[in-house]
Parts: sequence; structure tokens; C-alpha cells
Amino acid sequence: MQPFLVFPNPAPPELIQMLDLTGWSWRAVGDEVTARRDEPDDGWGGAIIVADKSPEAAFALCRALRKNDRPLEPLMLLVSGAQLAELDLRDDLYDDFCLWPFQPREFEARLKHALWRAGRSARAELIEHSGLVLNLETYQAGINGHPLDLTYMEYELLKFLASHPGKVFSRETLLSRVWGYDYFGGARTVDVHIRRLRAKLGEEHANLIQTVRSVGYSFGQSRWSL
Amino acid sequence: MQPFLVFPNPAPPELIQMLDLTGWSWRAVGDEVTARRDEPDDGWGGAIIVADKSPEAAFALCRALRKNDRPLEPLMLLVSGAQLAELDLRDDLYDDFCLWPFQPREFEARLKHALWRAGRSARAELIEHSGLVLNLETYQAGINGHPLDLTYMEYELLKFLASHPGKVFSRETLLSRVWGYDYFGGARTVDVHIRRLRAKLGEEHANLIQTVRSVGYSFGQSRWSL
DNA sequence: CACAACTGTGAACGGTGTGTGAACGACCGA
DNA sequence: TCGGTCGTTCACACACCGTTCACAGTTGTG
Repeated sequence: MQPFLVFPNPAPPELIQMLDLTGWSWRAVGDEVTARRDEPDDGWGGAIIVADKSPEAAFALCRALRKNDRPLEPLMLLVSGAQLAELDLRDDLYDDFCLWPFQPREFEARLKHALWRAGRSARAELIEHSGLVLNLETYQAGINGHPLDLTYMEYELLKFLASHPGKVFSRETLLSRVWGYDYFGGARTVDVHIRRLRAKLGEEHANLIQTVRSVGYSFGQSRWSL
Repeated sequence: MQPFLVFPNPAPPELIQMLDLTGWSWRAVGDEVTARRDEPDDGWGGAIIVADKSPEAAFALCRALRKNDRPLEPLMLLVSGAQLAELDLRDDLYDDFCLWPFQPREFEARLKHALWRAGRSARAELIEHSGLVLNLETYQAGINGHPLDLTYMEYELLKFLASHPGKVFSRETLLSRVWGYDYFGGARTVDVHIRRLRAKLGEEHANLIQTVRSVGYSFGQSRWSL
């Protein structure tokens, strides 16, 4: 497990105590420079920024860490109750926050949840939508637990549609994005693949792919979105 | 803004007070059945589940909401300090939580952050004007939350009119801009499409499209109002 | 009030776009 | 070489939708 980056340096003793007691590893840094210098080879496991003493430096560090090449997640912020207003319009700087002084059990729960979420978003190997599952690693597809036997082009087309649920794509767009930018061929090819996809999805799920007349096709939610 | 789903029903008075004071709309539901029944046409704006009184029902509702076709986000959980351990291994059931009893300012900050996180990923391109919404990505149209089933030309015409609210367009201009610069056809075609649009908009919204005699048509506010 | 110009309305026609079945050809492993 | 799979193309049928027309209703003008 990669260590947490902890700010400031020295770190508050109650935070150190909590981290050590629960078995998290950590390294305290005082600014962006030391954060880069002391970064492990395999990267930081996350960041815990205590902002109550020097909020300016804390937010500056958040910004720097977020601009970094390696996405640093999760970024936990510890603020005093009086600082809550400062969080407004700074949503992009942190993943979760906790009031300082903190309850160890609450902070641990937040840490775990933030770690779970970070690991989940990082590996986007699965596309799931209303019963349909696409495993991007194994190239397997399934609907409601039943495996779908899709050909390569069928899989790629379905993957592209399902990764933008609701959005309507023209045949030309689909040809250029799924088949390739330099593809020359009839637009009706798309129709045939759509039809085979619908057939393999089965009668009850065929409506997952919707025709928008004179425009193209879209996947999923016929719902009223926004 | 879509209302929040609030559990349980009746909702705790301090929660209601906080939501009303800060201007969030909400509806209290008692279980999954009522949650489905009372769901607005445009969906829930999120969920706030207070779990300290009946944790079993609360978690069951979370599960049900998460299994739903429509992704319900964000899902906020309110738990007592003694319940923190129960959050373990249930990361998938909630987006953020808050200790109960809560500090209004902290909860509001969490709500805002969770909303930001839920909405940042997919912000659709929209044309909105006086109740009418056109989603340019999904080709959906709606008036006051109710979906409109428009044909291609109807959609294109309405999109063009609504993207220049108040401006009057002659039939010739509409034909060249909506139908195409090289269109040859009778100007009365526009009339018929306008008529069908008005019909689909419904009696109470038909006046969104205004006739300017001897000139053409315009959308939205009467041009006499500055 | 009368007339002309303009617009709303209903219905019908014809064309366009899409679904569907089938066939062709490229590619690949046996 | 053969059989099979997969992507592509073609032909046809049909539902839908854009267009047109005739007529009724409305508005403006002298």
C-alpha cells in the first residue's frame, strides 16, 4: 500500500496517532517541492491535507497535487467548522473533507470510502448500463447475467454506444469513431450491425438501442434526462 | 431543480428545516414503493436517507435505489456515530454520509459537493427557454418536464427558433436556414410545421411560437417586452 | 362594412428512411 | 483446398413524415 501524503510537516499528533493506530502508512510534507521529492516510486496512495492552521498553503498544495501528471486520489481535506464556507466553489480541489478536530472512526470511514471510490473510477474496465455488462478486458458481454456472443465489430459498436448512454450518433459519426476515421463504405453497414446487435440482445432488450429517425442511433435511457 | 428523495416519512423536522431554509426542494417517502410512485417525471435530484431510526429499511431502500435503471445520484446517508461500523463494506450503497445529528453547514457543504461530483461527468448541451428544454445530444425535447415527441423537422425548426428567442424569421429565412440553402418548396410548408409544433406544445404553450403577420414567426417573449 | 391579404386546419399524396432477408467476398484455421 | 465466420452490400417492403392543396378562419385596410 502506497503511503499517504500528509500536510503539514510536522503533522498534527492526533492525526499521526490515528493513522498509525489503524495501520496506514504516511509521509509528512511541508509544500509542493517536498511533495514531489519525497514521492514514492509507485506514487502516493492519497493525500490528507489539514487546512486549519495555514489554509492558503493547504489549498495551494491541493491545486498543485491536482495539476500533477499522476492523478492523486483520494484527496482528503481537514478543515475547521469556520472554514466550511471556503470549500464553496472549490469542489475540484478535494474528494472528501472532515471537520477538524475529527472523530477517528468517522475519518477512517471516510478514508475507506474515498479509497474505494478512487479505485473504482480508476479502473474503468467495466461498462454497465441497465442490465448490460461489457468487460473491456476480456471482451465479454452479457445481459442480465446471460453471456452475449458478439463479433468484434458488434462489440466495438455496442461499446461505443453504451459508453455515451443517451447520446445520439449519426451513421457517419459511428463509422468514423468505431470503424475508423478513414473508413469508406456505405452507411447502411451501420444499420445491419445495429440490427444484429438488437437480435442478439433479444426481443426484450432490443429497445436498448434506439433509432432516431433522420439522425442516427442512441443507446439506453429513453428517459427524460434533464 | 429536481427534488430530493427524503427518507423516512415523515422526515425529521431538523432536516426539513435545513432543506427548506437553504431552498432545496424535497419529497419524503417511506419505502421503495412510494419512492417509485412519487418519482417526478424528470427523476429525483438525489436522495437523503436518514438511517438512525430504522437502519434496515434505510439500507434496503439504498439498495433498491441503486439497482434502479435510472442512476440516482447523489445518495446521501445520515447515520449516528454508533452506526459508523455498519458503513463498512457498504461503499456501493452511498456517495457520502454525514453524522446524525448533523451540522447544517457541514451537511450543506457535503450536499453541494456530492451534487457537483454527480453532475460534472455528464453535462448535456441544452437549450432552455421558458419551460422548454431541448437536449442537443439526445435529441430529446420537453416542456415543463414532460417529454415532447417531435419529428426531425419539427425538432430542427424548434431548435432554430428557440436558439434565437424573440427574433422574427421570415418563412424564406426559415426555409433556407432550417431546410437548407438550396431548398425549393412552398413557403406554406413552414406554416404546417409551425401548426404541428403548436399542437404538440399543447394549448397552454402554443403561444410560445408567435405569428408576426406579413413577416413570419418568432419564439418566446413577445417582442414588445424589452 | 366589404374586400383583400394572410394564416390556420384537415386530409391526401408521394418520397424518404429504416427494417429485413439474402447473397457476396475477404479472411482464417483446419 | 475446403468450410466457416464475419463484414459488407444489395434489393425490396413498408411505415412514417414532409409536402402540397383546398378551404375556412382571421386580420388589416379603405
